[in-house]
Amino acid sequence: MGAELLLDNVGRHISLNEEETAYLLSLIEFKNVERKQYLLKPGNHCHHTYFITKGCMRIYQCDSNGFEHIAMFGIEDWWISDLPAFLTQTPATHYLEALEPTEVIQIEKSDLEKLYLRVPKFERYFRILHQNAFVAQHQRIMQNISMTAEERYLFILKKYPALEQRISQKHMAAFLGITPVFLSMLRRKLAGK
Amino acid sequence: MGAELLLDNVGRHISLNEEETAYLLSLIEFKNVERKQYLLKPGNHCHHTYFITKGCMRIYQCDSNGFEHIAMFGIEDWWISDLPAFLTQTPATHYLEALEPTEVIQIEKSDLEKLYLRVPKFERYFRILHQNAFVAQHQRIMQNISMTAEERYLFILKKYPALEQRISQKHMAAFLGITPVFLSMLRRKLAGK
DNA sequence: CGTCTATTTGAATGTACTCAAAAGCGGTGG
DNA sequence: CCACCGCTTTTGAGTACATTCAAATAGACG
Repeated sequence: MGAELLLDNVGRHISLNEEETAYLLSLIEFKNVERKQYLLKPGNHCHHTYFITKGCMRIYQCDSNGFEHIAMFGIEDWWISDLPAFLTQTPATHYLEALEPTEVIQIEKSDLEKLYLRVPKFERYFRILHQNAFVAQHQRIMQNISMTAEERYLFILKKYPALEQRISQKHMAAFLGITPVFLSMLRRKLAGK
Repeated sequence: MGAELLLDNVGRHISLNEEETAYLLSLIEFKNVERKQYLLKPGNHCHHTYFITKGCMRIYQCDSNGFEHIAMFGIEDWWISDLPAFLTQTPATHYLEALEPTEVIQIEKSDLEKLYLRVPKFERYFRILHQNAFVAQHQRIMQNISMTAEERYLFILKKYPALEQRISQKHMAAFLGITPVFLSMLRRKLAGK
């Protein structure tokens, strides 16, 4: 089961006793998502946040011209959700889609609040996770404002070498903030070296 | 004094009793920074994180060509620091500079850890702050990958109308991820409407 | 008043996009 | 097993967005 992966992840930041572990397990649910299925679409109420135990997902938005822009990919051992919608319990603005057959653990907003109250250590756990996410996003912002698309592409290949086998060029382009056509041109140029 | 502003900010997320308040106050220090003075430079050890009670700061990096790229501005009622350096206690990679005569409250890394242990509510406080920061950064990323410079400029003017009076065009450009020359051209174009 | 930095302006160039069409690739059904 | 369909990727030509370099102008500060 995927619960070990979650407990392992939690255990890297806080230590739980048996009762706390049992309580966490009582709040979570397992869910399978098929490729191209959605856990969330814009306008939906966002009840859950998700921890991926297997597979790969993407969270993205569509602009007024119908173009997709990918906020992030999520793979095993990562949390993913439409955080703005989840936190403020307002209608979702993102799509949350499985790119592979995916297994997630979900926890409901109200259960997470209960968890914070009964096991305050989880405040620490998520504080650390959000801190780390902040740092990662910070780096992406600095890259977006200071590097060309080519530099950003080379950087992500270096940082996540496995990602290229897993996602399409179209999605890579939607993550980098360029068109698929331009990414194709970059690759041709880079290949000729 | 600026301590009220900090206590007020904290009070919007958690409630402290007298003893906890006194403990927090025992850990903080007040500091004044003159315009164009630095609280941190690349290579420095980053001992503190800062809460601004008056004034305005910027945190930025220089690339290999000497160009500055601004990660964020901080004004009254905001926390600011080189978070990667502060968290991992590795050498700073950012400049932290006052753009106006500025007053900050600083707290040391080890004191913050003590605070987490003695008053775990602060885990919650910073969890919420980092969550909100995550959402704000997320929006900036989505804009960077989906909007033109003109659209981003108009958006920030709308979101922070006061900012334009406070910071130079050069800094605005370094935040948007464009050259000052191009921002000037955009403004001319927008003015002629 | 003079110096230093920020902003503006213009021309040339590079980066990235649009539109259109062709080629490749995977899945599905006959 | 092959033919077809839909979607992704490639290619090319033309255009728009953004930068560079250089020089002029405007503002801020001592």
